Amino acid sequence: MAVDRYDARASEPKWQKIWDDSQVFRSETDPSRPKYYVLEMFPYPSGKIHIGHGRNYVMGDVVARYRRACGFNVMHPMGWDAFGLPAENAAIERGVHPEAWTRENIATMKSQLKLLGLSLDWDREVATCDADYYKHQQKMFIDFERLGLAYRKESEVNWDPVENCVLANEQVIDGRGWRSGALVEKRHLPQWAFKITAYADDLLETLSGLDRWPDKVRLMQTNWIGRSEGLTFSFALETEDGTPFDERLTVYTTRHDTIFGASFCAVSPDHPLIGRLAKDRPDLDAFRREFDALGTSEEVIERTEKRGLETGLYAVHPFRPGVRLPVYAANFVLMGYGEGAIFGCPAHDQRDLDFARKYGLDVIPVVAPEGTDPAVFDVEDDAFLDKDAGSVRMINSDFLDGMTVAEAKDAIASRFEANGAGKRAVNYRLRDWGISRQRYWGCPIPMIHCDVCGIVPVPDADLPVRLPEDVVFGEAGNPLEHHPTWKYVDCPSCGKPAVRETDTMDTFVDSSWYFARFCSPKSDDLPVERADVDYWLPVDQYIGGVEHAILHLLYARFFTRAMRDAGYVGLAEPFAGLFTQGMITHETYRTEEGWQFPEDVTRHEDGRVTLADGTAVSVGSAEKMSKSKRNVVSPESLVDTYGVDAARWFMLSDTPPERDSEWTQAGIEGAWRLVQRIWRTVNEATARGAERSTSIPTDLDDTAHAMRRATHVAISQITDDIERLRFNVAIAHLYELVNTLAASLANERDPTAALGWAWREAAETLVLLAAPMVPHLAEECWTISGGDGLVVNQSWPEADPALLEQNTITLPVQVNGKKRDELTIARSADTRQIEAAVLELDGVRRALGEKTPRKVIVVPERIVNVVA
RNA sequence: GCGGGCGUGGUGGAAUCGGUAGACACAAGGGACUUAAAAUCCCUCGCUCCUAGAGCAUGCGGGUUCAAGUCCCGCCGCCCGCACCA
Repeated sequence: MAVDRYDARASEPKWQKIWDDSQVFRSETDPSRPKYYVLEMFPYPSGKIHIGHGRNYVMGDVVARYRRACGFNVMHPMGWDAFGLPAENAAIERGVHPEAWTRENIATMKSQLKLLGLSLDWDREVATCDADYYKHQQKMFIDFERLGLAYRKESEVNWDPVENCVLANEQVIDGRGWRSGALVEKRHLPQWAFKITAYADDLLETLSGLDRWPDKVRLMQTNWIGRSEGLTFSFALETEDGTPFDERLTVYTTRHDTIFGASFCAVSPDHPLIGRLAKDRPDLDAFRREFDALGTSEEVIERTEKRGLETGLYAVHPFRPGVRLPVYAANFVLMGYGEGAIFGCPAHDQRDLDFARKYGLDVIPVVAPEGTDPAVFDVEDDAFLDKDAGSVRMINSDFLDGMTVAEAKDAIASRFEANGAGKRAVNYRLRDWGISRQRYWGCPIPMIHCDVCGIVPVPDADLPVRLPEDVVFGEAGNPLEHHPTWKYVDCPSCGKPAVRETDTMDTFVDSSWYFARFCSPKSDDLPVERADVDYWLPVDQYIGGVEHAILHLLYARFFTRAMRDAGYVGLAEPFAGLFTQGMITHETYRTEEGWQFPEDVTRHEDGRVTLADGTAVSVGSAEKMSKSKRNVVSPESLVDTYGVDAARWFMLSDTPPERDSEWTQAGIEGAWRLVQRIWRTVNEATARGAERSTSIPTDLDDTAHAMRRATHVAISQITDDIERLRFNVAIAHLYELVNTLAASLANERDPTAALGWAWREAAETLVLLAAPMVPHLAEECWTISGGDGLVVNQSWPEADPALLEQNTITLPVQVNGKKRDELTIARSADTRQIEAAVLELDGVRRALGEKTPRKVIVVPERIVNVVA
C-alpha cells in the first residue's frame, strides 16, 4: 500500500474535520478531574495573520495536546481583543463601520487560525466588542466605583487645541498632534481611573511567589511599581528680606541623611505654590505655561534642558541656624511623584550637582569613604554615590558625623517625627490607571452626569449601555460626544434631563478579565460563574509576547483582585505560569519600487531578483515580520506547499522559544523533509516490525535492547523537555529517535522477533511523542500502523525505568584534567576497582609517561580523573 | 544614568549539579543510485601540525579547583527594560 510521499494537503483538512466532528477539544467544568488551563494572549483582529503571529499559538498547542495526553481536563480557548483605535482609523480612512471592519477581520483570522490545526475549544470564543461581554464589564465598573476602586481624577492629558480632543502619547509626534499638526498642550481634565495603587504592596509582595514566571518579568514589574522608603517633611519659608511666609514647603526624600549638604529646594512648575506666586510674577507664569506646552510625552521631557527659576522664597534649614536655601521652580521636578518638591544635595546626586553648577550654588560633601579627612574630601564633576565606595561615613554633618548612612537616616527621621515636622513615608512610582478614552470603539463607561444628583451609575436593568451604530467619523473629537441623541438621558435618580458619560474604557480593561470569562463564556447574569472560575482558574500556562510584561499583566493582576473584592472570584493571581515567547523575523527585500514580499522574490546566481521581471533586490537584515515591510509569510502559502505540520515543526525547531527566530526557506524545507522522513520510517517499521498483537518478548538480544533503550530514553527526555517548554531541545531528541530507528531499519536486514517488536514500539512511541508538534502527521501514521482510535485520545507514553539503566557504563578518563581514554566497566564496580582498571588503560599510560599517579578522583557514574 | 540579560564552529544552537565542549539541525564539500534530474542514502565538516597522535579552542585578561562554557574579580562588545522618581 505504501505510497512514497505523505500528502499533507489531503491529510490535514481530513484530520481537522474529524477532530471538529468528534468535538475532542471541547472542555467542561468537571471537578472530578484535574484541570489544566492553557492560554495564549488573544489577538487584536487587525486584518490577516501571518506566520509571525502563529508561534505562540503553536507553543500553546503543544502544551495543550501534551497535557491532554497526560490525562488532564484541558481548556484551551480563543477569542478576540476586538475594541481599539485601528478600527476607528479604518472607518475614517475607508468609510467602513468599525464593527463591520472588526467582524470581517475576525472571520478572516478565525479561518486562518483553523488552518494551523490548533486544539482549540471554539465553543468558548468571545469578542470583547460583543455586548454580551462588555455589559459585564460595565457592571463590574459600577461595582468597582462603589468599592472606591474606580474614581474621577484630575489627570494630565495631551490636548490638541485644533481638534479639541485628547491624544494618546502615541498620537503625539514631535510635540504635535498627529492629524492636525498643532502644538500639543498639557491640560488637566477629570478622567476615570482605577485605584491600582490600593494594591501596590500586595502586587509587589506576591510577585516573589510567582515562581513559574520569568525572573525578568517579575523584575520589570517590581521596578514599575517602584517602591521607595523615605521621609516626608516640611521647611519653614521666608522671603528675601527674612519675613516669614505663611506656608510651609513639604518635600519627599530618600536621602534625608544628606540634609546637611542641602543647598537649594526645587518645586514642580505645576506645584500649587507656583500657581499662587505666578499671579504677581509674569516670568514665573510664563515658565509655568511653557512647561505645560511640552505635553506629557516622556520623549519630549527627556530632551528638554533642565532649568530653574528663582521664586524669591527661601527655605529655612532645620538644623543649620541662619542657613537658608533658595527655592526654585524647576522643570525636572514632577508634580505626580512624592510631594512635587525636593531639596537638592548637589554633592551626592548628579542632577542636583549639574543644577548647582549652573546656578552657582554650594556643593557640600556630607558622605565620604571611611577614614577620609573631611577637610580634603571634595566633589568635582561627578557626584559621590555610596556605591562608589565600600564603606562610608557622614562628615560635615554636626550630630551625624561618623555615622553610617543608615544610622544618619534613622537619626534624622526620628528628630522630625519627634517634633512633628515630618514622618517616614513609602512612595510608589506606580500611578493609578487612567482608563478614560475619548473614542467611539470601546466599552462605554456606564455613568450619567446629572446637574442635581451628580454622577449616577446606570441601573443594572439598563445595562448594557450599547454603542450607537449611526455615528459619524472624521470630525474632530469623540463621535459619541457629537451623536445627536445618544448621550441625552433622564437621570436614573431624579428623572431630570442628564447626560451620559461619553468616554469609553481603555482597551486594556477588556483584556484584564477575558481569561476569567473563558471559564463561563455563556453566563448571562454574571461575568463569571463561581463554580467555573473556582475550577479553572488560575491559568496554568499563559503564553504571550514580552511586550505585555508590564501593563497587561499588571492590569490583569489588579483586575483579578478587584473582582475578588467584588465577590466574583476567590483568588488574586490569575496566571500561575507565564511564558514570554520570541518573535519570528524574516529578511527584508527591497527594490526601487519599495518593499517586496518574500514570495515575489527568488534566488538568482549570487543575488536575489523579483519573480515578475528579474529586477535586482537588495536584501536587508532579519526583522520582526510586519505588514509595512512586507517580510511576511502567509499561512495559506505554507499549507499549499509544505503543510502546516512542517510549519509548526520549523517554528519549534532550533531556536529556544523565548528568543527571536528567523524564518527561512531552507528551514521550512528541512522541516518538510523531516515530516516525510517520519512518515517513511513509520511505514517501514510497520511493514517490517512485529504484529501489533504480539506481546513483549522476554528475551531481548543486544540490538533489540539498544533499540528499546533508545525509545525509552527518548520518552524520558522529550517529556522533560516539553514540561520545561524547551521545544527546540525536544525536537533535537525526536530527531535522535528517528535517526536511531531509521539506522536500525537500514542495518538489520534480518531482524530477530525481539528487534521487530522493538521497531514497532519505537515507531508507535515516535508517533505519540511527535503528536503535539505535528498532530496531523501523527494521526496519519497512527492509522497506517493500525492504531485504534485517534492519537488525540491516546495516553502519553511512559518510560520504563528498567530500560533507562545500564549494566555497563562508559566513563571518560582524564589525566590532569584532559580526556585521554574511556573505561567501560560494570555499573556495580566500586571505586577501588575503577582506580585499578583506569591505570591499565593505554591512553592513561601514554599520557602518564614517566610520571607516577598521585591521586585518582572517581566521580561515580560521571568521570575519572588521574592526577599526576 | 539606573536595572537586567547575553557573548560557544560558516549558521541556528546543545551541554540540570563545575565533570567527554560542539548534541540536533542548517549551510558547504565529496560519493552512491539514476540516461538525466528530483527524491533518498553514505562520508567529511572548530582551528593548527603530514598521520597514529598531539597542541590550541566557549569575547579579552586574571583567579579558585583534581577539573571551569558553567564559580569569583577586572575589562570589551551586543541586546532588553526603565528613565528628570528626589
